[in-house]
Amino acid sequence: MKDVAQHAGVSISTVSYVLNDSGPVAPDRRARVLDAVRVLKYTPNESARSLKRRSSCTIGLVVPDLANQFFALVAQGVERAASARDMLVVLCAPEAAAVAESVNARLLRSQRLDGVIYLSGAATSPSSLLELTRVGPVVLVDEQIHGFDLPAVVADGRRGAREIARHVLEQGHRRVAIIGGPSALWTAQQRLAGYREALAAAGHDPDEVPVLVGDYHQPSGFELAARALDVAGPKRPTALLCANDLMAVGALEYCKSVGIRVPEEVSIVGFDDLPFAQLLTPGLTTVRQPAEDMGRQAATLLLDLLENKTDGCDNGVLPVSLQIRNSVAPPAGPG
Amino acid sequence: MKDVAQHAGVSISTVSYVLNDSGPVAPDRRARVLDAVRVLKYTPNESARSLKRRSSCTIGLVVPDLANQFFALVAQGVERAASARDMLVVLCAPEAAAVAESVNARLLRSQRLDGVIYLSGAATSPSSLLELTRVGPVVLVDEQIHGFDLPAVVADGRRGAREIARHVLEQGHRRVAIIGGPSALWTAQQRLAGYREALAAAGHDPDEVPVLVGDYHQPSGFELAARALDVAGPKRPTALLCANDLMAVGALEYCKSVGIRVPEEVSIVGFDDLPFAQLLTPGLTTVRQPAEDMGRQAATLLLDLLENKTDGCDNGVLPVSLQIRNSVAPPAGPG
DNA sequence: AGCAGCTACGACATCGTCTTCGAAGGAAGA
DNA sequence: TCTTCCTTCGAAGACGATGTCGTAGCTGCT
Repeated sequence: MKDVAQHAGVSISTVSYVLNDSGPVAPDRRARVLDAVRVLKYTPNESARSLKRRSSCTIGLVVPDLANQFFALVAQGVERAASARDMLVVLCAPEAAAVAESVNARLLRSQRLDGVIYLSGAATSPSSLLELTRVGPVVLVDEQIHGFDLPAVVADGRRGAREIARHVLEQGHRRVAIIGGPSALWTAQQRLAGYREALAAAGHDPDEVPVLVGDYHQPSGFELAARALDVAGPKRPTALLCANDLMAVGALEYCKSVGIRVPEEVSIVGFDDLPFAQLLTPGLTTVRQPAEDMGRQAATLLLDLLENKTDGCDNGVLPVSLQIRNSVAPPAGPG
Repeated sequence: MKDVAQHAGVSISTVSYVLNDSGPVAPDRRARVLDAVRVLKYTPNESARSLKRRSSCTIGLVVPDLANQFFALVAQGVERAASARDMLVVLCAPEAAAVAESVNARLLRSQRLDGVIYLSGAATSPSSLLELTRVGPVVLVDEQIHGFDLPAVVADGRRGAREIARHVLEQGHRRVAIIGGPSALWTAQQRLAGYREALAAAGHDPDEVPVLVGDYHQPSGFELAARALDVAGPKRPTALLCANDLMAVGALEYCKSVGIRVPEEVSIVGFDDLPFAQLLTPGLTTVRQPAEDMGRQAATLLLDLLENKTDGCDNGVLPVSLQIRNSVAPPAGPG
């Protein structure tokens, strides 16, 4: 700013030089400038900077629902990684998914956002997402679009699902039901595939296992559990494979509400390992996803992308781990 | 942009006129301009706009810990209210509280942020916060600085604490212990005051009730519960008043780990009513704070402040409500 | 017909920073 | 001593949009 330049007795460009190390400047002058900056409490105007630099040092974080702790943790990871590299994170919570992408596209085009990290929620339309990826750098979290190799950080949901299903089957369950996520979501597809693999490996016919499609929210877990367990007698499932913890909780609540004992009468497992999963009674057996790490990695990937340090196509897959607690037990004797 | 102007055959300022309704323009020209905008997919550069307008249409949200669901919910409310008024929200998660305020002050000064919403966490220093309020509009959430009448939205924590303590005392408990929050925090002070009022009203001498100071996190609830319950025999407290749900969960875990039954042997209450409180076994009796509403109101207040619609000093206090569940019971018979 | 009043529009300066380019000053070599 | 080169700075012009101000053109009145 010119005030600083005046106060230090140098020209405006000299000030710019010392602030960005973009030109040689004699030590004494540099000191004078820095002094002036301190005295005047000068802070460069970032709007002007963005205008010139064509970058706002800001990334967008699209998160469907902060009330879901998984997303909150990812957000935390993103924020940490971003702020470590002097980037700002703006929250975008799409009301209707349809408008969200166009809004974000506008933000991207208007240079308020340098890039976007996208956590896909219930209603994600692949086409608008693809559209978004064309206007600027986007990294997906736990999502992938069939046929396109977009930058993304994903966890090994398929393996997690396979392992937890195997764990359940190893207890001897023969009649299981699946409470899946929205079928449009990649994670839901992966987990379903994992369940089926384990089922097949254990000698079941996967096509005979009922799959109820939920929306990853708690009430739908409640309702679908009701539906799945509504059959009386020997055909009632003895285990419920829920595609995330929220729905598992809903299922647990349903069982509690109608007096079905878990795990004695029905085993229930979830997915995500939200912090409260181990606080439940019984403790929820589930698959841990490294939520905060995923956020951190997504941010790192996006930032590298912005600096052209990578092409973003070396997608590693983050490991998940089975958390065995008390919501699974062998099925009751023949009955 | 000049391309649009050329394409529409009008001057640059005419384009600006139609985009902001800032001047009269003939219908046919307006149409031509809008057409050109559509054809060229023109999006105004927000950096330039901010530069000229001296406002970035962005507010900061300082949140200590997104993993705490209370904060996540507030954040969600803030985001909703902000985006409804076309404002962006940037996440700021201070690592060390000391640097956070200075960083935010810088952001505020550099016009990247028009204002900030501040959720105070464990380590908030009043002086640096005051400093922050001097550089730009700040609204506090569940926080207040003694002696200053800053814009804030707060819940009636004192009343909530009083009511829940009364509820516990009405069950007949005579020996209670308090697991409080960080004493520097306004909420912790308020809740403590509420507890004491109820204690006094019930004929206790508040000064004889042990107060253990925690940090609002789960492990500290665990440790302090251990400390509080370590006395054997008749002097052991029969009720624990925890200043938030996280610490209450810690206390619950401790009891479970050493085989103390809740609520038969010890009653435990929390504060906040996080979503999982009712999922616990036993269900946690606690005080509900309208987290998302608080966020929404804070954002609304800040935005009104920015538009000079209010001076921000008509602080309403949001109501809280007692949620009675199963973690409280009359104390066991004399023993 | 001429003038006042009004509308619609364009030229231009401005916001605060970055950056290119050219010039001035000093040092070194002939 | 003069030339040459290098270092260090300052002047000036973007970046993209906003808004003031002045002007051209039209209406309607005397």
